[in-house]
Amino acid sequence: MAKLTPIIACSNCPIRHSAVCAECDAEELEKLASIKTYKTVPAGASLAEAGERLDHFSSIVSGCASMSRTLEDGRRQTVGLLLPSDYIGRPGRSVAAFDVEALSDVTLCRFERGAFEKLLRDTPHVATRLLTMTLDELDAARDWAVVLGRMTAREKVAAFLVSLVRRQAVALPSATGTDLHLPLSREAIADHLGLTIETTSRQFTALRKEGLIELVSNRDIRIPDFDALAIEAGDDGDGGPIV
Amino acid sequence: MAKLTPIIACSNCPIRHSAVCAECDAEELEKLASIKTYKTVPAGASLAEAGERLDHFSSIVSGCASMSRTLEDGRRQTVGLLLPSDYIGRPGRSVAAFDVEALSDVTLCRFERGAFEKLLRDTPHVATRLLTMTLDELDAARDWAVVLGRMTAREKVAAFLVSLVRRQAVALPSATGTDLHLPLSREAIADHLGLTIETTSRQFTALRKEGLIELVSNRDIRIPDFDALAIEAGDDGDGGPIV
DNA sequence: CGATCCGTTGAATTACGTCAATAGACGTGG
DNA sequence: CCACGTCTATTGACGTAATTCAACGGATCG
Repeated sequence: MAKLTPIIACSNCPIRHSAVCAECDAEELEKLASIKTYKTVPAGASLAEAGERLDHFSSIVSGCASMSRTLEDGRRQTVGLLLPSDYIGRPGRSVAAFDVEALSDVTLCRFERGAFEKLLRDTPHVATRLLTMTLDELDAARDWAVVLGRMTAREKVAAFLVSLVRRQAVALPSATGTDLHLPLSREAIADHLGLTIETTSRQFTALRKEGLIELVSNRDIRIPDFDALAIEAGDDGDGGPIV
Repeated sequence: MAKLTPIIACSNCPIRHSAVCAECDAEELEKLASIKTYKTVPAGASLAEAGERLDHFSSIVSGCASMSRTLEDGRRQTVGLLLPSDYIGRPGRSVAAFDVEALSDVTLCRFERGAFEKLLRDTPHVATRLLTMTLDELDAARDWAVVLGRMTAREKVAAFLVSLVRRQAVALPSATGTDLHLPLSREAIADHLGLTIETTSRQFTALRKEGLIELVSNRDIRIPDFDALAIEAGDDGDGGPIV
């Protein structure tokens, strides 16, 4: 669920230490605070459209969004799953390259593009943090290319679940295994994996029948043995993704 | 062919205005020049290995390299094609995330990692240029995810050829069409497209039989009508990749 | 209670992969 | 100069994983 209590001070902010502001000192944070605005949008809302103007640089404070492209004939590919601390928009460009859609209620911390570009010039810690985050995103995008290009449907689904657990602090390892909430519909998962919804569903069923996952509800799964699932994802602990 | 004449001054450098140094003024360039070293490696040489130390940040001055990952069972996916001005390595990390292999003779302009990190701190124009390049790479990687995830074998091959023409200044539009030299073997192309070598070959043959490409030699093709090929790549001029 | 949305399951189809043979390009050596 | 081996690319026959088409089931909501 999205936080409904307004966030006023950066010091309270859930992404204070992981977003683009992570390296800022108190003084720099004040500069950011003076130009930031918050915006909360409901699930399903569009946060950007490929080819359209995008005049803000926004960090996700809470919620989840997908970045995707849709071809003329309707085929869609998600190119990134955006979680808290991830950003939308880029300095130096006023037109979005991809569609961005809120998958849950999303709260954004936004900067007007021109103001953010000035910030980048004047605030070295923002620039260095943005570079680090972008390099990490690039590695992640390349890791995902391996999944899209070379993995089987089964491996894709397993890899998706494993990556979601790794990224989501929300994933709670408990006595009975790891509980994971899926912020995506089956269709959104299929678009992320380059599969059809039917194939995705079949793989969920197959993993369930083999005891690798339990389906608590459509959006909630339990992973009894995380390492076993990671092996299905072709991730045997060494040699795999660094991220 | 790789340039065999040694490059001494940055002012002569073929990537002076497109590499990480592009925004530097004369003074900054001198700082770079004082710590740069050149290295030329033959085709087939390894420039980095996933999981191994990588103590330099290098720009490709001439030649072509591929960045890839190989899974334990031998499946390989290329995640990036590196052309002149592209970089290898990243600040803040001493271990390579991917394999990098020279596809032709390659000349590199290298900086020792620690020295480069200092440069990033002291030379704002290097930092801003690196950020811009990394953001562009990220967009390109996401564009490629659409190709890998949602395109047919035919579209993949067409998209590959189109992207090569767009990136390679070497591609010369002439009276008889556009001439394109392929710096990759069929196998390397297949690894880049997430296909087998056989399927890749069949698509080349199909495009040839339909007159969309001519095979001058295995490594040289002529594209009589570039726009026609771009349509096969699902790129109808609007709505497609921004990059 | 029907309508709608979302996910699952089944059957038929197909695009791509696998296995295998062949052909061309190139170099070496007799 | 031709025989031979190697390497790369092409082509054919066949198998299969994933898609497509279609029906169905379980929620949720008016």
